[in-house]
This record gives sequence, structure tokens and C-alpha cells, in this order.
Amino acid sequence: MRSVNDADLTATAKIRNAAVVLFARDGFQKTNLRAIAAAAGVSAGLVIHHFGSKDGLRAACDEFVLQVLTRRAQGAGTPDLLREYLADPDEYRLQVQYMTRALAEDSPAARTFVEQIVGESEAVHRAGVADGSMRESSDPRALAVLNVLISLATLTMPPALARALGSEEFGPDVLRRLARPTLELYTYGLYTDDTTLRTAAAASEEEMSES
Amino acid sequence: MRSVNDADLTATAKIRNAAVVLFARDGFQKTNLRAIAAAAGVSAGLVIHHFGSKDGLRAACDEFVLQVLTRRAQGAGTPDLLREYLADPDEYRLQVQYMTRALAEDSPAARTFVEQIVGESEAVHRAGVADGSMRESSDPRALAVLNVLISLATLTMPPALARALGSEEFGPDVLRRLARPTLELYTYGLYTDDTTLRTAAAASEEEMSES
DNA sequence: GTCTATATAATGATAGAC
DNA sequence: GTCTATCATTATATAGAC
Repeated sequence: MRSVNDADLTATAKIRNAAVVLFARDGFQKTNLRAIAAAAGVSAGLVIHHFGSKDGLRAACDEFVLQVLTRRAQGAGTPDLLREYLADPDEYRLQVQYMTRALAEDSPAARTFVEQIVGESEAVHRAGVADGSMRESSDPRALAVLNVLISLATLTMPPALARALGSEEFGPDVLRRLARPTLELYTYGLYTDDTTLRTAAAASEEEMSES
Repeated sequence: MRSVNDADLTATAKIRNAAVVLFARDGFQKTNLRAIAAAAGVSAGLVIHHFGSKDGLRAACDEFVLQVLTRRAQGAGTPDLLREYLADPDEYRLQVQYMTRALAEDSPAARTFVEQIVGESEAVHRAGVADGSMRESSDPRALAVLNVLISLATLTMPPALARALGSEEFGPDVLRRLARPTLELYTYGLYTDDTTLRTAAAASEEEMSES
């Protein structure tokens, strides 16, 4: 994948690829057309010629990244974001980072992405319950949202948090370090008994009866 | 807290407060001085007069939010981000959102914030282990980072994910819905046995012996 | 299809009056 | 301390040549 030589790509594709990288790394606003053009090895005018406007370029990038992530999730048996990441860290993290920015700005592509990935996360849990490897949940939908949230947050972890683990920025090494506590949490939980859970449940019921 | 009338504040404070809101909501780049000035009810020139530059204003906001969050964390017995949130949702979420943006841009204030909050999260876990309410961890530091990451991600949840739970955006209702799956995860875990954990541990050891 | 040159708009920052 | 007016820079977008 993506072993295609850059020189073989059309200018449109080169511009789009460069834009995805810069948008993901620096954000949409911060990235200007000249920088994109320079990265793609073309003139600034050509960017507008092909995409009409900066917003048009963004829309094209949105759709492209959505498509790549979608294909990826469907191809793998398990739509596990972290597992996908390990297969091709740089490429995949770029796309997740791009999508996270789109998510923050609530673009249409981000909405489609969420619907799909949450649905798949729910399906994985259903399958896990069916084969006995996972516990049932009182709210499968909310659990799926929680799991997606945690995966996205991990993959787009800010440098300051990575530094708290001794690395300069997020990468396979940070993920390896986080993997064990995460799996321990998903296997044993953190609390030794259900005191906190029962207290919260009681408080929640009380609230219900009030209204 | 913050029951002070806006009219009683100095122009400097009004500008800073308005800037924090807009920076948190729209990002630093996207927010321009004229919008800040309008929100504060002053002229654009006055913003520069008081803070020297847009970057100077940002630095002042960084320091201010850091200070507020720091005081908050120290004041409460438990530095639990989610608990703090429920006490004053709008105000607190604004500050966390601001800090999350600072985190993404890796500002000095964000670094200080992370050091502190991760340290406190670690202390809470230590106390929990001591009084028997929490399990020991193979890597307390990484667990603390994971917990901070999850808390921050939850409080700054993108609208698209909130919508997957039926709400228009993150708020107390979304938190209530997420609370139960989260507590179930923290109490029982998700996996029914330690197969996944042991498989990962074995793979990790194998990798170690390779190098 | 691609480039260069340029028009137009937005924005950060300055200067001087009150 | 605060405002208005203006400058300088940057960035998006257009126009026309090759």
C-alpha cells in the first residue's frame, strides 16, 4: 500500500496527499495554500484550479480519508483501531489524526465515520458476548462510544502526555507501554469491589424518582 | 465563584475572559482580535494595548486557566476531573477544553498541567491501593496517564460522538449515560478471562528477547 | 494542465487624539 | 485607559500567458 512512487501520481493526487498531511499535522486554518503547493511540488494557483477553493480541497481530503479508513475497517476482521495502527503506524496515525481534527470541527465526513466505527465497535462487543469472551453491558451503545473515544484519544495523544511516559511523542513505544495497563483495566477493572458502582447506581435511581 | 458581575471587571479581565471562551471554542488561529474585542465590549486596539500582541494575550490566558485549574485540583479532596465537572459544568468544561487545545499545541502551561494532574492521579491510585479499594498496577505511572487521557477525552468529547448517544452535544446528560459503562469497566473489566492479557504479555516478552 | 502576476480581503499591529 | 483611523503583512482567489 502506498508504495506507489510519488512521481507517478497526478498533480491532483499529490496536492490532496500533501494537504492531508499538513491539515492533520498543523490544522486546517494554520495550513496555507502555498505550503501545500510547495509540499506537492506545484504552484499555489494550481491548487485552486483543481479544487476551486481551500474549502473545496478540504472537502476532497475529508472524503478521501473517510474512504481509506472505511475500507480499512471493513477489510480487517477486527475493526480495532489500535491493531490497525500497529500494522502501519505512520500512515494510519496520520489518517486518524486527520479524522480527529474533522471530528473536532464536526464535519459531515466525521459524522459518517463515527456512525460506522461505533456500529462496528458495537458489533465486536456483541460477538464477544456471544462467544463468551466479553461481559454483557447494561448499555452496549454507550460502551461502544466509550471504547471508540478511548481508542481515538490514545492514538492522538498529545506530546505532553507522551512525555509523562518518557517519550518525546506518541509512537509504538508509548503504545506498548500503555497496552499493559489498558489490558489490565479491560481484564480486571481497577476497583477491588463494586462499592463505587453501587453508590453511583443508587444516586442515579434517586435522581430518577425525583423527576 | 464567578458570580461577579461582568460590569465590575476591569477591561483587562473582560478581554481575557472573552479570549478564553473564544480560544477554547474556536481555537487560537481561528479567533481574531476583533471578535475578542467585540465579545469583551472594547476596541481591537485596546486588546493590543493591554497584552502587547495576540501571542501575549494567549500567554496570559494560558497562565490564567492553568492557575484556576490548579487551584481547583488542590482545593478538592479528590482531583477527579469528572467530579469537578459536575460541580460547575459550563465553567469547568470551558477550562478543560481550553487546556486541551493548549495540550494539542504543546504550550508550556499544558506541560505544567500534565505534570501536575498525572502526579495527582498517581497519588489517588496509591491511596486507593493503600486502603484496599483499588488494585495494584504493574505500571502506576502509565495507568495514571491512561486515566488522565480518558478523563480529558470524555470531557472534550466531539459532538458527533455525543450524537451517537442521542444528545446534540456533550453535557451532564451524556456524562450520566457514559458513567455506568465506565464504572462497569473500572469495576469488572470487559473481558471474561485473562486470555487477551496473557497473549499480549507473551508476545511482549518474545519481542524483548529478540532484541 | 500548469505557471506567473495580480486583485482583494482579512488580520495583526501602530499612531495619535481624547 | 480607551477609541478611531490607518498601515503592513499575509493569504485566498482570479486572470491570462504558455
